Amino acid sequence: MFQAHYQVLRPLTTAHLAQTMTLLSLTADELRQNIDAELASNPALEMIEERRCPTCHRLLPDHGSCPVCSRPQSISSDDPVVFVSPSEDFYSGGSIPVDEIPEEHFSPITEDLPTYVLSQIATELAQADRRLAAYLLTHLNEDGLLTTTLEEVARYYHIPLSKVAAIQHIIQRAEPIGVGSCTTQEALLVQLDVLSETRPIPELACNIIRDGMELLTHRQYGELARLFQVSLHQIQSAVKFISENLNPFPARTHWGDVRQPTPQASQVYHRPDILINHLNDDPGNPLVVEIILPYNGTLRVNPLFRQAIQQSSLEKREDWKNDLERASLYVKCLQQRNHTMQRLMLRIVSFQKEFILHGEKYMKPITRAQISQELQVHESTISRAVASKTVQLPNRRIIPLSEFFDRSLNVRYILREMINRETHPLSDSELVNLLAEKGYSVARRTVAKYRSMEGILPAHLRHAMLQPA
DNA sequence: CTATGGCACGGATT
DNA sequence: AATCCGTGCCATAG
Repeated sequence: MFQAHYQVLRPLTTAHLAQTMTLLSLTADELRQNIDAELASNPALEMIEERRCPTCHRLLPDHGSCPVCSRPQSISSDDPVVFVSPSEDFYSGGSIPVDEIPEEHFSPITEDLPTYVLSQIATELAQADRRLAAYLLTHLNEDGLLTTTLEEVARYYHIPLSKVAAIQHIIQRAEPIGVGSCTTQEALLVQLDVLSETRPIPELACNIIRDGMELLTHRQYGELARLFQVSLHQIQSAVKFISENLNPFPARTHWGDVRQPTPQASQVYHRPDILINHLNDDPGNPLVVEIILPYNGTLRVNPLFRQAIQQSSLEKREDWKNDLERASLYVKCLQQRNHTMQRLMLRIVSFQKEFILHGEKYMKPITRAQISQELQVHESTISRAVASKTVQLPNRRIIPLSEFFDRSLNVRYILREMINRETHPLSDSELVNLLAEKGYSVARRTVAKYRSMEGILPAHLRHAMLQPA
């Protein structure tokens, strides 16, 4: 019995280790696919029926009662509760018409955006056109812009350019609006066009994008004013309109708070792998961390299969024993994965609690290496576990798990604060001094980098933005 | 002369 | 082994 327990915690074979590693690095979505595949190919595995909590309707883990509802109040409110939740619910919304998409243009594991867009426009398109749309959508870069040209596509499929353009037109009008454009300029114009259907738009904004794009991207507002024969102030309000209502990179979305268009605004993620909430959404309650396990029920080795081996013919027996081995290994690996994720999240959440509750300002720097030491696992284990996973915070924001290891986030936040409050444009070196007073030691060059990361103009250009009122 | 952005190096991360 | 990030050095703009 000691042996059995030990195996869960420590991989004994290299196969076990390798597979656990693989599982660890999968997102919830990918994990589901992996499990489905294993389930289909191995008759010794079975999924036993789901058990739901009568109160909150969550799916229950293998044994015992609901980890959320039955949480004893006696538990210290400082301890976050971490558990693995087989919660299919969260995933029920996003079913994708997979069978309608030609195999060769569809990679369900890696791409979320293409299928998202395609599912919106599928009904508008004839069967033959879907193939074309899918092709276009698989040639998007991370910003949602086309990485190929319409001419190339037309040549590739031997169809008229106008046909391709028509498909692109439809794609561009799906969410996120402007997706599938060839350039940022085109994306902005499409957004402007769509916007104009519902409300008036300043004509100047339109003209700036159409004829002054070059100047706009370099933020040369003075030049723009001269070009269009209007005042600097008019340009500024048009720019304000553009940055508040339009997004040159359709695939990037920024969240509600009023901020400059950040060059690398956070991506939007549809489905997190981990949920962090307050128990019953009451901020007084301890934090509850759910690690999403997107299958319905509990995976185990089928006991009937084990019996059946006894009565099977000799030549089959070898194969079946093999299946059995694989099945039990798989279950073990899955447990191993969940165990590691659980310990990891417990550590992260208790360490970064202030950040989770009160925002970026309270992010504490931590490295993966540190955590790997505390948890007594190899650092690559942590790397894999952290990479490509996303977390939903109590405020409903969804961020990559790796953000918990971003040592510059708090400094960047302070930097934003200082610049927002400034009465006189502060130069980068002045900012360095101010940060040093607050106990953050960063190099001047680094401040400049952070500034551009946050999409904040250099001091001499900020001057004009300050008093347009 | 000052403020800033580009390039490259070293250490951490993957 | 490859890549990312913070930083120092240098060229350029104002």
